[in-house]
Amino acid sequence: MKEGPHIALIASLIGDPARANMLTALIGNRALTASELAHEAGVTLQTASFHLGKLEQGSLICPRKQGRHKYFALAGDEVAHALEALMGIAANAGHLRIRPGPKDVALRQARVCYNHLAGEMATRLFDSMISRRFLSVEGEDVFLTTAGARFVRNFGIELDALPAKRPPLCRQCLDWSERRFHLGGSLGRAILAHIVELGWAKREQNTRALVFSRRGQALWVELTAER
Amino acid sequence: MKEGPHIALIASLIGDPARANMLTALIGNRALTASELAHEAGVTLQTASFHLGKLEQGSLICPRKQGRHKYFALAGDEVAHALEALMGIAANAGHLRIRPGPKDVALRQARVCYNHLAGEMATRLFDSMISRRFLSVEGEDVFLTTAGARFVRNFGIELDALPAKRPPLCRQCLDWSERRFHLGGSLGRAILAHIVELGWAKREQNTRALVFSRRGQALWVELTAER
DNA sequence: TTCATACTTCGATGCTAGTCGAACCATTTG
DNA sequence: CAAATGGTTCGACTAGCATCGAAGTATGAA
Repeated sequence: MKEGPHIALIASLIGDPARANMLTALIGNRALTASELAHEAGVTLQTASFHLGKLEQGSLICPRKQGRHKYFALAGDEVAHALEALMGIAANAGHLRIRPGPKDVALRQARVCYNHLAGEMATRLFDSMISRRFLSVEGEDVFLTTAGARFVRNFGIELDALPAKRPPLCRQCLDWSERRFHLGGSLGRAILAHIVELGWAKREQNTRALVFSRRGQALWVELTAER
Repeated sequence: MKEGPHIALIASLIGDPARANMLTALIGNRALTASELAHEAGVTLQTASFHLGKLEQGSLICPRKQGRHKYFALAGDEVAHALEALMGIAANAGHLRIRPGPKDVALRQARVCYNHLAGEMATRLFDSMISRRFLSVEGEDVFLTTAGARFVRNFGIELDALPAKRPPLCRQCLDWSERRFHLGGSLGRAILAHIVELGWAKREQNTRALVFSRRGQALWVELTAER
């Protein structure tokens, strides 16, 4: 490939269908094996291995070896963010203007973005916490207020157990389906884990969609009401 | 190209060096002719025409004819946003960790992001307006407060002359060099135009860098101080 | 009107990148 | 230990894409 701006290299890595499918499969903060990714991409293992090498070379993914299994995960949430931005172009260009089907409705409602909750369910949490002064926004920085800390403790999150250093406790993350923000950071991650632990929602095998149970959704809606 | 997720198509369009150079040239919200873009890309006019057709087909750019001249601009700020997100990957992967030279310092300080100011100068404005309660953030929505309206009027922006409908008056836009937000929307656009009109800064011909004069910078720093 | 300039389209060319079979290495299991 | 499984590397092949010369269309200027 001819010399060009660095974004050309990154974009060309994403621009191959097999690799794009792999990256998409990894958005939900899953670490998948090379074999699983080969299956996601619909290519042979050797082709997948070749592609994974390129993605790793380009710093889009990170490998982790466990015995004979080798797991790959996105290198960071900048990658997830860029993938979502690319999806945003599709959305804005009208390619996704017509809602394709139930599965995409599910993605719009709740899905995993890297390691935290995204979609309508997520943005309503963020909005609710802003309006109830549980979160305070200053520029990019998002802080948990004292009232907010009480709120999440009541929800069942052990704040003291969260990583004290990077990633930040709270972080705004742009939600492409809602065009608004949802909560990232270690708190966002903990909330997603807690929702799953409570059985309010569960993850499906081959998708980023997070499926709330009827009861779980009711409880979540109540929790995130803007009172 | 094999069928793949839509982001593969979009990314593959960006992933060609010639096209990436064109898109980069257009980030500064310039509308450039096909000849100018051919020059930016370092290809012949016929090759450029071919590429521009593909970018237009993919809804990344919009053409506008003026006599025998045909101008192309980015299709919208989602495109600029995605391009900046791709730059963010490069930055995060350490490819730009070592500051290459004065020009990139200039880009970090002040540059044009589509149609509004970005870089350090821009994020300090956003932060300042947040902390001085000139801007109010609720989720993704950013509102100009009464005090904020007074502030920008004092600065010389005719608020009533701004477009009443889309784009929104205020909009948060992620700044890749600063990893924080700067102000987009029609107000952001107006502010950039006003800075240039006042002579505080000027745009260079072949770059997104916005060069503040010494006086302009001092005035800007004072305006955006967080008092 | 003619000439110059901006841009588009077509066809041919060459290079690159993705693909898979084969062979190999690493780890686990029976 | 051998067999099975997960993964890597190499080589050959081919499809596809970017490129430019040539020819054509559209617009502006003299």
